[in-house]
Amino acid sequence: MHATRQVAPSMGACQTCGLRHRAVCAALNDTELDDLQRISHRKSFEAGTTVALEGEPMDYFANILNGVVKMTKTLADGRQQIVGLLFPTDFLGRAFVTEAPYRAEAATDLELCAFPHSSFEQLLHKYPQLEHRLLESTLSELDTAREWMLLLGRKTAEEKVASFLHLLTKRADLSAPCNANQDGPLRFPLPLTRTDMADYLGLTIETVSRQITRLKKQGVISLVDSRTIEVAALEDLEDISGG
Amino acid sequence: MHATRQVAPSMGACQTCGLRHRAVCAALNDTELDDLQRISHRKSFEAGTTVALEGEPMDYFANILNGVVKMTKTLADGRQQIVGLLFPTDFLGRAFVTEAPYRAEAATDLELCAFPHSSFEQLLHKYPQLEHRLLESTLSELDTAREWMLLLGRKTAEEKVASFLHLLTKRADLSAPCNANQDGPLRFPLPLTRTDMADYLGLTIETVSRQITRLKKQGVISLVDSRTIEVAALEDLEDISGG
DNA sequence: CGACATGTTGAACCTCATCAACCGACGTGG
DNA sequence: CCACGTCGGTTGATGAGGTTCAACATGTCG
Repeated sequence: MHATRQVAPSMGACQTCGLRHRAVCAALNDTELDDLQRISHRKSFEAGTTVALEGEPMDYFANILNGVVKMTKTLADGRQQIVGLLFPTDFLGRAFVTEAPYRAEAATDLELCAFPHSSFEQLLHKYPQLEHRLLESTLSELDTAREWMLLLGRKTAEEKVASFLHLLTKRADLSAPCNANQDGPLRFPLPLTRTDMADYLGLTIETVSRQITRLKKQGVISLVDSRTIEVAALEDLEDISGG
Repeated sequence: MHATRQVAPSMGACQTCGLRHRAVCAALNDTELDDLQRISHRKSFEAGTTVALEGEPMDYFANILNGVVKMTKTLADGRQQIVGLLFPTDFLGRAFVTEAPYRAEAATDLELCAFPHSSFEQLLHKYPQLEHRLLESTLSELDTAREWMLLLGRKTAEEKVASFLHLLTKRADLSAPCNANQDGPLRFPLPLTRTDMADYLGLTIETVSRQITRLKKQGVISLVDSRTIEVAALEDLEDISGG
């Protein structure tokens, strides 16, 4: 299940990394960054593979370099809920506990920059500015979680789907960097299957599918193929999402 | 609306405070604590009054001494969702941004130990261990938020209400300290109205009411009065809550 | 090719929202 | 003092939004 490859980073890789000033590493200066680089290693996962299991020890933290991670929780009878998505530059892992509070899965093919659990926590202790950065990112993760609680508790199916698509337009540049800054209607691949979308929005796949065709008929979006979306009317999408 | 009273704490109040080792202050030793005490002041709010408005600057942080705070988000058309509750020892406020991301209201009569926004952030900078503690508490807040996302997205009305009551049994000692360690069935006051419960669970008041009478008929709980609950079968409640 | 996974569409059903009536407690003012 | 309105809560009848079950389409892989 763990379809992982490990690659040692070349010297100075952190300095030239595209995430240098966008991920948690931004908290450290170039010399401090060496400490982080020394414990870092690349990891890859294929879409659909499991990165960490709920309730089991997770032995590393990671920056998302590429791809999308879904964090899911499950009830005893199998009902699932995705409780968060991680995009490039986001930080994966739960500090200060050994057992993951949720399952982490690669929603798409995935590249991580990983740090062993205990080594990273030592660095957190050594560099308060790193811990500060982690606090900042945790706080904004909490903000988005609460935004999503509003969606799950109070929005209609149509609003939910529109909200999700709208969220993607804001992060499309990150999840599919090849497509940024283009003219014309915004086009991007959906990082999630219908099943995943349903689990993220608290709906069933059928309802998700129906709402997508509904948005299509309204001319707000169109589908290049079932996994590639084109947003024709971003304004309308925003209105419908009701946020 | 802001029914607030301010009281200067007496010298050494922090050392003898019941929250000394349970709230964020636990991160500081007695001498460091003086720095915190110097900027702290008591605040009181009556049930139903507003502590902070969504999108408006919140000029202080606070420990909850007594009572329950609800954090709510609202859609344009008035639909509301409670995105979190704060009980005694919990920390109120969003560090590193000036504007509150949600509205904070006193669900019950409320006592706070408040710290001016900028002074407290200076202390966070001065004492990394304080920031560490705040990170720990933010992370566990995020854990509970995600637990709630599972509830909002995937649980039935009955499971939702049972989950909420079960949550209260776990925090009843905090919200109603007078009632801890007693024999017999666990009895405690509901800190929320039916409307608030509905907004917390993503339901309507009618559904909440019906599910409560349902649990009553099953013999899992009984109502002393509409705002005082007695849990007859904690095991059953846990089973029904499905978590 | 058949088997399987992913997605769409239709029909029937059900949970929960909506609308409405009612109750008791409380406060207020004639 | 009682009539009145208000607020929080309960209960009933009705209906809609989403789920469930089912069939079908499409694409992929052995």
